[in-house]
Amino acid sequence: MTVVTRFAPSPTGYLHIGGARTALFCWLYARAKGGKFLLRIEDTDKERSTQAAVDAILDGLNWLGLGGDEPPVLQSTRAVRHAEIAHELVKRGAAYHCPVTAEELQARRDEAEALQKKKGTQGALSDADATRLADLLRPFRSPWRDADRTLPAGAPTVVRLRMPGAGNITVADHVQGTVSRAYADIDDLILLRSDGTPTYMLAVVVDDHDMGVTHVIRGDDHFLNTFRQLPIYHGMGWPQPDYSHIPLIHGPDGKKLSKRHGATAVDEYRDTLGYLPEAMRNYLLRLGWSHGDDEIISDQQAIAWFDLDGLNKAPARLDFAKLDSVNKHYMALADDQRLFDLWMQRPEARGLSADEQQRIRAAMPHLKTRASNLAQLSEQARFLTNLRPIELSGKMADQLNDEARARLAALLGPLEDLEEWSEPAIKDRIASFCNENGISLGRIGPVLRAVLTGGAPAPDITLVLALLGRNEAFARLADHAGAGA
RNA sequence: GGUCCCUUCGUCUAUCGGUUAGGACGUCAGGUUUUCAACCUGAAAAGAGGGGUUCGACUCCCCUAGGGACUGCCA
Repeated sequence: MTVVTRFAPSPTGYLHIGGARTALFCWLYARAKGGKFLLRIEDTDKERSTQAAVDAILDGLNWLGLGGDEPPVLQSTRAVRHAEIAHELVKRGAAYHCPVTAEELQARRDEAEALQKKKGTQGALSDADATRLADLLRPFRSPWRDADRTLPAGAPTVVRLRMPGAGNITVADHVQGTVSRAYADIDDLILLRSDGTPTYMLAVVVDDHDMGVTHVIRGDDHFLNTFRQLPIYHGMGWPQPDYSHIPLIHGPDGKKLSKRHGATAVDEYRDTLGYLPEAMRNYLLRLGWSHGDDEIISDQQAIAWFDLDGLNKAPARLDFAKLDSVNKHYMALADDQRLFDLWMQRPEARGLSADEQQRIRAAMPHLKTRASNLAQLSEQARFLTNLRPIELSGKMADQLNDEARARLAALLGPLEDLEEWSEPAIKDRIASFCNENGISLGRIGPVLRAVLTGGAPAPDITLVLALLGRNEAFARLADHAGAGA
């Protein structure tokens, strides 16, 4: 049997980091089993679905390298098929028409809420109220589920699934284990709305079946939905897929991940924070899954090692510090030109001169090992772009006394004589300068650093000189050397 | 409220009845030293609580506490 997995987001927002992880697991499992990974856009809610969201989600997936093996299926295009199945289920007795209106249902919920509130303020409810509340809170059973009732003529109806009256239903989930629920605890969910459009519960099942999905890997928030969807498979006599419900991602405080925790949308990780897709894959994979003590796991290894049974059940918290460290690893490995191109797309790169860009491009081998992400790379590159005259903050200015200025002036000559402006040559020249003057590098290094960088993060001082280039380096030195003495 | 799930260092996790409970990130200390969010070395740091079962429990069972999911003519 060929494994077929799918990722099925609803296009009501951007690709969520949790969704990205789900997609990664689906993708990995398909790859691991030599199967197919499909995409489906669940846009049955026309009110909330937007094309912008579809584009953003696909864009995010592609960035992560998690594109589908076939063009995405738009769920909205399949409404006729969904309705066909709903009616077939009615014909088979697994579903029924129900004329109870949305307003009546809402009234029930309102009443329940009011009683709950009453209980909260009063402490206890009268017997009658308590009984009423218990009834309202029970899974919905329409009076029309019994076959002998005739529908009121002309009234609009929804199609509801007829949950079996007794017994249990069991799901053998790869992650959650084998779990049973009583049918009595599951409502007669709506399959077809009164306007004839399908609901999510129906659409997923029909589409998964029609797309040949063998393994449903989705967020834990759908686990209980499985018990509601399985009876549809049973009603149609379809083989049910293999389920894996993966735990959700929580914020650093252990609460459900939300905007207040920082980035939730994948494009923020790419554009604002500046992470690499391979690092995201590695980090996300390790969130809830492990392979012994391995931390850095390549795609190839991941595909070879990944297994649904190794997934943890508990929700994992997002840890940006760890993501940084994983990303740092991949940055150091990344191609210089690629990093430069990525960095050039950032807002900090805008408006830089060709000289500055060239300097940064040339410095990339040194910059990339010092940054955890592209945003930090900008910080590390700042010393290359600072426009003269460099302002010296308090601590830096303290370095620059008369003696230091004089020494800088004295160093200017020997540096000027250099035929080749390279790091080894500069290092050599400064060393001999120190020698001749009987001072240690410690006497001149901090001063050089101050006037060359203004205190911005920067690598080895001779490397700084080399990376700045002869002209810029001299200009910065001359700004402070001797003058004012 | 009901149903279901979860609980090992601060965080991600290893352990699948017998270990000095391991690793990584972070933290702290020291080192290198010309700055640093760079690098090197080292340290501190965990089985939620209470009952069982067992020769022996982080591992199996029960209870409690805490956390989460679902409970829509949303997905």
